[in-house]
Amino acid sequence: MGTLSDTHALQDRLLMVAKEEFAQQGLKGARLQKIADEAQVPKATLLYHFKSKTVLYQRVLETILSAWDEGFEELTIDAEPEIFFRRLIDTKIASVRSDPLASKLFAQEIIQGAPHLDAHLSQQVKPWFRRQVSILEQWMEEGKIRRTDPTRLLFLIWAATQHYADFQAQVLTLMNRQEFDVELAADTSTFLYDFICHSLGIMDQKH
Amino acid sequence: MGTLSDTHALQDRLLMVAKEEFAQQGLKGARLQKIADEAQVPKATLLYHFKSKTVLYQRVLETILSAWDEGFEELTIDAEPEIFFRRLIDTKIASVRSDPLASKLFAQEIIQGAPHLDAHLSQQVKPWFRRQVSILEQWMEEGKIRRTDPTRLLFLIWAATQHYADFQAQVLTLMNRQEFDVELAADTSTFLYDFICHSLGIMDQKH
DNA sequence: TATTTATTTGACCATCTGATCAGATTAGTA
DNA sequence: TACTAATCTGATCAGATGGTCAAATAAATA
Repeated sequence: MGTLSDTHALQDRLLMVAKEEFAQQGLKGARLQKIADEAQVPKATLLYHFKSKTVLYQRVLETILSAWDEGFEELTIDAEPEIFFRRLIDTKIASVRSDPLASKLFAQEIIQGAPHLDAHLSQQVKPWFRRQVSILEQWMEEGKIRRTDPTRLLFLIWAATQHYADFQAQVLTLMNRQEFDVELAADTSTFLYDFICHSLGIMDQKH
Repeated sequence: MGTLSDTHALQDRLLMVAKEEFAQQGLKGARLQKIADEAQVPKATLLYHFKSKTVLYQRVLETILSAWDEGFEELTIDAEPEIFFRRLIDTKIASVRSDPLASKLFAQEIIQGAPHLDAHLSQQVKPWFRRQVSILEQWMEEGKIRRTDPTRLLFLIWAATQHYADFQAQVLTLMNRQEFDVELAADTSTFLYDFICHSLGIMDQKH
């Protein structure tokens, strides 16, 4: 025990537990002791692997962001609008459902002014966003989808999907549900896809 | 000085300053000292008017919620779909723009599981929500709007508007803007209205 | 004015929390 | 095996923070 690979396994476990605590309590509200307890490790051990609370938080954030970058990178490929929207929405909903804690953590970071991810926003998200916008603009030029503001359209998709993770407590209460299960996710995905297709005048809707 | 009305004026000022601090830092991250400093009052005075940090937080929350209840109550009135959506969206966008801190504070509360507003969610929000749902269902029955899931439709409107307050940092970065000004708000409102009308098959769109 | 009540405030405290460190234990290496 | 480097951990600390309290001041009341 204690080999290099075990060390990484431990750090990964610590990162996972930390993500949970940070997502539920926020950066300032999170307690190192609680993270350590949850991971069944002394607090000093936690601080041996991550120099400080801030470093731990940033590492958690990096892990989340790189996973997202990976998942959304390939969406840029040229396809017809209906394929594109279906993929975008499905990917986003799947991401939100499989890791709602990541969404919550990210949301709190942005709400508080994104002090720890200025760089990522302007260097990763912004270029990706611009690419999607120009694709949409081209489709509008070609008459494939109705003319509208592509920026706000992307915001709408982002917001509508993210909502199910961040506002889970409210959503479940209002829907009289206990959890965000697979069926709920599929229906939500389809609803949003239909809604957008209708609005943009995309007719060929196969589910 | 120090009369009854002045006491209320002071408490109101404290509540405003506290709202700002809570919105930016979260409940746990907020510092009483900072709130007191900002309000130019000793910390002990703050704690004289509000017994504890939790009480202060709950009072701030109550203030926000009662203002919202007031603003959205009258939207139930029967009108044609296009009027209803226009009003709902305008009201929501105006609320989000005039007090983004309130939205941010509320969002963080929900993200963290809404521990302080279970009661409000089920007693105030839920009934309001059900009323809106049944209005939408009736319109679908009458063929005034396209058939779709009314619950998710309301979520979409809520999410798309709320987004501009909560994710202000990200939205402004991606739009190359400095602030969420009146023009931006008006355009956003119109975009969302048009988008929904197109999707629901509401044709008479006057701006 | 005399007296009671409400408000203000500096000093203080108990507790919590992130962080440090030295010593022990284990793993890797010559 | 002998030695070095990495990992682990209990004990401990310094600073911050929510909250208390008693004394002072101002306001209301009789």
